This record gives sequence, C-alpha cells and structure tokens, in this order.
Amino acid sequence: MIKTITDLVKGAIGGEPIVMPAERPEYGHYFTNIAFLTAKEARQNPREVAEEAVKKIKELSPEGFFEKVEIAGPGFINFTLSQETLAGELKKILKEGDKYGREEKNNPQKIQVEFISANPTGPLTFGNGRGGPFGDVLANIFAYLGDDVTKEYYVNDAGGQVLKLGKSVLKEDGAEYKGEYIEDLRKIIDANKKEAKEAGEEAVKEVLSWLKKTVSENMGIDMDVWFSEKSLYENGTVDMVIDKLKEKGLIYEREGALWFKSTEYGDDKDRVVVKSDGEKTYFAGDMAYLWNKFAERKFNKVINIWGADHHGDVARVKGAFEALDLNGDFEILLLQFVRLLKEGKEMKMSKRKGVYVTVDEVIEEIGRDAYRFLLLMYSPDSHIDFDMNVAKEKSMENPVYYAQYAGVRAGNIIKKADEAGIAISSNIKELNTPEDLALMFEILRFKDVIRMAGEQMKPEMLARYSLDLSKKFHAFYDKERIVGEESNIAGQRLSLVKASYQIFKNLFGILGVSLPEKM
RNA sequence: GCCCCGAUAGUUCAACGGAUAGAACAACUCCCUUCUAAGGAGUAAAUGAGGGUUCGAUUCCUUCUCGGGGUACCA
Repeated sequence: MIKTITDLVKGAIGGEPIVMPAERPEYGHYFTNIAFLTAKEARQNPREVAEEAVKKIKELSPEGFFEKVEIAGPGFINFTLSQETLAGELKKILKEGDKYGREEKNNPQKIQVEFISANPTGPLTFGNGRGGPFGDVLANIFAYLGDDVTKEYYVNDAGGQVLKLGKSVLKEDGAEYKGEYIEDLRKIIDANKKEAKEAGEEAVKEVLSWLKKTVSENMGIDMDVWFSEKSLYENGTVDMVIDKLKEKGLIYEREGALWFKSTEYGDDKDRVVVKSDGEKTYFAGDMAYLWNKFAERKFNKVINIWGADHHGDVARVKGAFEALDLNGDFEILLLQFVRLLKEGKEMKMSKRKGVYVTVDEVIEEIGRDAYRFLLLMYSPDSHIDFDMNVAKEKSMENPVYYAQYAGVRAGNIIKKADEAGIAISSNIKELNTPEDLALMFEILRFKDVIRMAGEQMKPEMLARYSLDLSKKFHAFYDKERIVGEESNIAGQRLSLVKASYQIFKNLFGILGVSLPEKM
C-alpha cells in the first residue's frame, strides 16, 4: 500500500517521497512530508507546494481509492483510504490465502545468508545462537519478497581447532576443550588406536551431527547448505586465491609468514594468511570462501551474520572482497552480545572452562517459539538481556504468548462462527467502530512491514508488528462480537477475522513461530 | 590507546530527520451470565551531559561520562 501511494505522490510531484503510516487516527492512514523537501529546494512555502501536490494526486489516483487527501499542519499530506480500498484488500487476503503478500520477481536476486557458523568443536552454545533465528527469518523475508535465497552454515572443519579437539578427546598435551561432551566424544571414538588428527576429524564429524540436529530439530531452521571449509583446501581454492593476490602484489613475506596487505583497505594492520609453520590461517579459508560465493556460485548478494566479537575481522574480509575484484552486494551484519539471566543474575559463560549453556538446554526449558521470538524481537545493535524466568513464564509477561493467543482467538471465532452457520460477507461497509477500523488498518500494514524489513534487513520489525497486530486484535475481540450479532454485521466482521487469521498465519510462518489451535 | 555497539518510564525494549516519544512488565483503578481474563479499558512515569547542523533532532555531526565487546603467525 505504501508503495502504491509513494508512486502516486512521485507521479504528482516527483522527488523521492517517503510515505509512512500515520500515528493517530485523525491523521488518516498514511502521510508524507514531501512538501517540506520540495519546498526547500524550490524556496516555496510548504503549504503551497502541498496544495499543488494534493490537487495532482487527486487527479492521478484511481476513482474512489482515497476517502480523502488533505493537508495538515505546516505541510503534511495525509491520506485516508476509502472503505472500498480496504474491502478490496480484505478480499485479496481471503482469496490469496497463504500466498498473500508473497511477491514474484521477474529477475530474482540470488541471495545467500550465512549464519550461525559456530565451530564444530562443541555443542551450540546460547551465545552462538542469536544469529540463528535472525538469519533464518531474514532469509525467509527475502524469499517471501521473491528472491532466490540460500541459507548456509560455514563449517570450520579445517585448521588448528580440529587437532586441538582431537587432543582434548585423547587427553593429550594441548587439550583445550573441556566439558561433558568431551567425555561423550571419547566414548564414541575408539581412542586407543588413533592419532590426534584422526580423532579430531572423527570428533568434528560427530559434533557436526549434533549441530545439525540442534539447528533443524530444535531451532527449526532448514539449512540449505552446510559448507565445508576443508573442501576449499581440497579443491585448491585457497591456494588459487592466495596466488591471485600474490600476482596483484598484495601478499608479502615477513618473519617467515605470508601477509595480506589489508591496511590498503582500511584495516589497522596487515593480516597473516600463511603462518611461518606453513599452516594457513582461518582468514585464508575466509577469502577462498568469499571467492566461492561470488565468483563460483555467483550470488548477487551475500549476507554474513556474525557475532559482534568478530567485528575486528570486518575490515580484512571486506578488503579481501575488494582485492579479489569480486562483484555483488556484500554485507556483514553484526549481532551484539546476549546476556542470559536466571533469577535476575547473569550466567557467565566460558567455552574453554566448560561452563556454558547450550541452545538445546534453553529450548528444552522454554520451547522453540519463545526462544525464537525473544531473540527476534530486538534490534541486532542492542545488547539484550535474555531472562530465562520471563521466557518460561506462560503468561502475559512473555510476548510470544500474547501474539499466539491473539491468533488462537481468531481461530476460535472462525470455528464458532462456522458452527453457528454465519455466512461471510466481504462487503464491509458497516464495520466502523474504532476497533474494527484499527484492526483493518493493522492487517493492511503486513505487506509494507515485510518489504521494509527486507529493505532494511531488520527481521525484528516483523516480531514487533506481530505484537501490534495482536494488540489490535485483542482490543477488537474484547469489544466486538460476531456470534450473536445481527447477521449483516456478523458476516462482515467474520471476513475481518478470517483475514486477520490469515495474516497471523503468514506472519508466523515467516517468523518460524507456531500458530496453535488452542492454548 | 585504538575500533565497534549501547545509554529513552522503576525494569526490558520501540520510534525509517517529522505532528502530542510508543509498547510490555512492575504499581494503582475498573471490566468475566458472552467467540478462552494467557485478555480489555484507564491513571502515574522517560530521551546520560554539553556544543553544533535543520523549518523541525531520540535520530545526523562533535566533545565528554558510564556500560558491553574486540584489539593473535586462535578460530
């Protein structure tokens, strides 16, 4: 809807108008501030510009699309949609059902979202998990908007940590990993006749199977690709990429190691690619992986989702992207730290000491829906406090239940209305209570919110929206009735409820949160 | 030291440079003979400090204060 109005305004007055949902009912449904911007450039009075714009918008807009377009305050233009427009959208929701809001693009982008990617040296810890729901939903949003999306987990099955894991399992010198799971691995791997390297490789394989289980069964994420770092060594990509950089004079030798001149790309120091003992660093694999994504698999857009503790790596990886002359859109999103609180106290974690809480444990305690929702509802820039006590609370303290309960209520009304034999009517002329209208408008925002969440790569917008929608629905539920209403109103309201239910369904589908039948 | 993120109501979080800064929880008042009260209606309550840019700043720039994270030939 915002797009339609934006296009109209653009046609009328040009520029890059921004249309936003109105904040108060008396301001109509949407507003734009374009008159201020245009007036500034042309050195005119904003109100005069607005008057001119309103006239043209009215000419250009389809008959009956708006109920009114008016100027308010110093030059805001407020739009109120007509009842027919609202009814039309409602019909569309009911007709398109699960497909409502899904876009089809003629030339979809090939997008890769890489997330979680925790090392296969132990179970997935709570701290590693924030990227899971975030990346999953971001990818779902892109897919909903019509792009071709791959969800991917980068498995660091090469490098020093594999050997360290092996040593830890065999209890040799250099054992760094601790925790119960090491004991579990020891039982599985027949330790006696193994070298540390072999034991490490077997252990990684085992741990990887745990990770896959956690990700798919507990977190509810369908990874399309589990990409092996080792494969980049085996097929020569790593060496090839290093050679390429050597040719460009971006690699030099110092103290027996090979360094990449990342300072030429804004990094604060150059980075080692091949250590003096001949081993390649993690970063070498990273560069090869980048090459693989853009040059070989031809993604147009790659989004890496990292924990904020890796922010120091951003400059070198972006530098490598440039140095390798790769084309496409490359984004690195950083997620800030999550503190886990229990009984109001912070649970400190340390993987080295073997003190940590796993994703499995948290999900077992609070359930997948609460886990996903509570991690999703915050902006990635904010450090969040994840309170186990709130998460466990099956009450209004827990936002996920608030949203689910609204969906359940919608489902119940539909069931009861069907039992009562109420005929649906999508002519909604008589729905005009504040609660009816507020709910109707909230439903309409669905498509706008998804589009914005995709453009700004902010999945939390959808979680927030689900709470807004729920609030409107609960208020509606409390105030208005269907079963027992006079049949015209009942039928019209039923169509509103069915449309709401459909929106909850589609929305929860993207969020990966279930919509139960009862609670 | 340098780099990244944050600082908004008692608490946890919103606010794409716009109109009267929103929710939820906690507190206090009300509302179940009704499609589930896991709900609704209401009251009280906030932009860390100082400069600047702008018609307009929580938002942009700048200085400072306080938190969190990073600063390896580890991953």
